[in-house]
Amino acid sequence: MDIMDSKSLGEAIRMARKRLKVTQKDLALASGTGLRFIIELERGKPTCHLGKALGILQALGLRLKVVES
Amino acid sequence: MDIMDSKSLGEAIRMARKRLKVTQKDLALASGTGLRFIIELERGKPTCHLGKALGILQALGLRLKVVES
DNA sequence: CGGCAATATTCCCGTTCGGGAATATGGATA
DNA sequence: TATCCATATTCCCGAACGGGAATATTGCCG
Repeated sequence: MDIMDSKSLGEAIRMARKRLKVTQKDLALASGTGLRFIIELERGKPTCHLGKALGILQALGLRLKVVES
Repeated sequence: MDIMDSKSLGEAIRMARKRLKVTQKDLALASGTGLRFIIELERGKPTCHLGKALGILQALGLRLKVVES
């Protein structure tokens, strides 16, 4: 899936989470963040902290690749 | 290039910028951010805002893909 | 439809992001 | 060595992030 903005990243994260049948609460616990951050990240809030977002991807067993547009 | 954390994303961004022979100042102007943000992003500051970082990637003609780890 | 689980919103609050300017530092070149 | 350009650091300050709790809303299933 292509990530062009925070909305699409949030969607990808939500999809992955649901695929793994994990609740937002569990994901927060597993990744050492708060529930509030997960909710906002999944809804595409552009001011979420980059490092935290990348940490969530790791917790979901995902990573990002940079490609030319 | 794989992105696992903010450091590797910063590196990727710096590499792309240099490949395009663009200064940090020019990139800031081109993407509507401040110089300070570019410097911090390239140095891997994990608390940079996600949306701004994704905007810089766009300005560099890049995008991200989500892949399984 | 009622009940329950999941998600979203709101609140309080301490910490800090980032714009932009000024200045310090580093690297390359003549 | 001096100069110049690029990057990094520091400063001020208003806006806001995010933890965690409480509460409201939504969706699903029996």
